Amino acid sequence: MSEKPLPSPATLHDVARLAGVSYQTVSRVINHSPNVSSETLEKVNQAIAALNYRPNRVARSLVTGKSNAIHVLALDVYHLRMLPAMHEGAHQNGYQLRLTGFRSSDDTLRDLAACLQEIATSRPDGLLIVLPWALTTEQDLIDLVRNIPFVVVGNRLGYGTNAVLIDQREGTRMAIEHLLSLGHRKFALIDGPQQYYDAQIRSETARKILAAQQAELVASEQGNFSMPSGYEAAQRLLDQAPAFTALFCANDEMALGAMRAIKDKGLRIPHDISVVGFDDLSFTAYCDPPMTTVRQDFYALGMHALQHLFSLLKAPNTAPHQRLLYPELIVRSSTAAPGARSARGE
Amino acid sequence: MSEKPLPSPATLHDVARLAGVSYQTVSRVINHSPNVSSETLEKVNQAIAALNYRPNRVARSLVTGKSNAIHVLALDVYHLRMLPAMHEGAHQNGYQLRLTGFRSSDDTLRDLAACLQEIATSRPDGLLIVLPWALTTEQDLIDLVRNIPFVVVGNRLGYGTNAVLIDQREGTRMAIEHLLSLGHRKFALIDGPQQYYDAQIRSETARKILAAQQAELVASEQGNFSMPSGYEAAQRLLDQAPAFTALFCANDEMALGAMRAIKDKGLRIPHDISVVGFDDLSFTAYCDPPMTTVRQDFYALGMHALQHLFSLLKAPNTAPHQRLLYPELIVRSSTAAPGARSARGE
DNA sequence: TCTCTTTCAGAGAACGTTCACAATTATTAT
DNA sequence: ATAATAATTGTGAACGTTCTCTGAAAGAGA
Repeated sequence: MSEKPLPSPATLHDVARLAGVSYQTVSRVINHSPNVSSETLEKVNQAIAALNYRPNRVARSLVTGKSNAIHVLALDVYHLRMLPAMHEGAHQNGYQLRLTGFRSSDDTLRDLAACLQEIATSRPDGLLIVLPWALTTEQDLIDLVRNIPFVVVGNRLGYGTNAVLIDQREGTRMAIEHLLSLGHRKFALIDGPQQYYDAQIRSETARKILAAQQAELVASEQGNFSMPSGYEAAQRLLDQAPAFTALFCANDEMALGAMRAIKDKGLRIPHDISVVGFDDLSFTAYCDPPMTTVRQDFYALGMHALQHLFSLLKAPNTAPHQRLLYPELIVRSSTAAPGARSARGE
Repeated sequence: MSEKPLPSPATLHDVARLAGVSYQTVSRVINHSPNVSSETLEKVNQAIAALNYRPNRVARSLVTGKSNAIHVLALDVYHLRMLPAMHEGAHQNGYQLRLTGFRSSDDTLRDLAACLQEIATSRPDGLLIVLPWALTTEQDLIDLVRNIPFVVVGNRLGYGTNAVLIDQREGTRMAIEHLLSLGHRKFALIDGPQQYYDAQIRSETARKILAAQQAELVASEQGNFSMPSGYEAAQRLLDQAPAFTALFCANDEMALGAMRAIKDKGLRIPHDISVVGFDDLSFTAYCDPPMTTVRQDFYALGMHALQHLFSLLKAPNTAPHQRLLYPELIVRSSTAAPGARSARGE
């Protein structure tokens, strides 16, 4: 109330002067050192309260070499669905969260190096790397990130890096086998951009299973994970090869776009074509018809990434390992046996 | 190639030693001071390259008092749609982005104070506050954030704070007048949670306009901005008062939920009920029917927030002001004249 | 040649903390 | 009472920069 707006925040020395002790004693108090008498503790705490003192983290960082910050390097800041979990986990453990979106020009590796160097200048304690990219190699990353513990999220580069990911193969298998078990034999795919690790595995696995089960892959198109691209891909598919009954899309956005295209062509879902997406975004439960899709638990993914990173911080020399989470098939009304009546009641 | 992995990064002194100059000269080089001979410049740059030296930002911060970081304090990290713009803007100007999600227990104001103090310990250069909340007052915030320039995003607290926002009144007006102009006279509303600034204004404005135009507000329900809540709200609305032809929802998620509920009841959109959402999320163009909604340009909002903050950093004593952006009505197929045939071709 | 400027380089302090000691005081055992 | 020990407090240095000076060298004008 009566405090004047201080021109600059109070320091350890200000508190020490007011409490009549040395700055070191104040340092002990804020670091909860056991060896401080209850009497001085009281005095110092009063002085801290009176001056509204808070330790300056950057000064502390300089001497300890720790910043109490986790840096997230992500390819796409907008679609960073594990951000809430990462934020939650970091703050629960007293860490701050910093964020950099990676932008590449022509030379990806050089840009990545520059980006990581830039990040390193502010000395984060750990790094979460969300580059769902098939391009970078394990050795590149290990070379670039020399001194900072890091965990790769949603990408498997090799067995020498710590990583957390959701089993894409398994998710794809569940989706395709669901369609096969309904009796579908004629498939179409809308693939995602093949630079992406996830997209690549989904495409690859789907093809492998279809071949193994002697089901027919009538046609495939590639989109860029967006709804418009899914719409257009489905249009091309329907124009060129209308003979399929099952459509597997590499993500929910493209699946929604595809559903729109199918309906615009006057075809019914799932009567004429069954559609499966990937991710279980919230709209999938409410679109028309509600979409069968593969749920990825991004919250768990983010949380595990942080747990993994923290265990690395505590024991830096543990052998690198990977944590694999499993997706879940969510069956809704966009899939049915080929030619079945619209299954609103299913 | 032949470099050994250094245990700790090179410092100014390492570079100085290698180049045979004083550390101060190296400092001058990295700060592009004009007074350094081209000869020493060359030497120093070579040493920098050889050691792969990068200045330590935390040491620099300590002495300059600047951290080159912008901190974003947001109520909801997950729904932070202006994050990409903020990230983009910050990095373009050489700033790092830090992120804190605000979590409140019982005493909001105390929690906010603690949160801001915590943020202040790492000395960000500027603060972006995204608390779309009707609870906090201008004076609270000014008291709490003493030394850090800040811009409030998506909330108008008073004329003494710098803020950037999208005109919610105008957006609501466009939506309601659109429905009125189609001939609707019987309205229902699904309001958002009234602690939210946006939700409050949307509710208030809609009621005001309906009253002014002598249209009938048949019923209203409140949701929490989620799809399930929109679904349930619409169910209640339909059970208790089925006599409305126009439904205005405080956001797209609830509108999508409501559309599902309406269709589940066997009613047609827009033939029986026209639905309008708010935000123009990407799925609105692809759901069934494509949704009429009010577009908010979150990218522009985020960018303006940063521009505003930067102008504050450059000229700290400029008088506080607000920047107001305007939304846009996107008419799709979920609205039509009451009783009109389904307007797929519209 | 001598002074006066200008250009360049270096020395010392400072930023606000923590760390490794040393110094003091209180407590206990003999 | 007295040494031995434990508990508490204080001092000086360090972290890696930038800032403010001061000093040296080089160039220009007399």
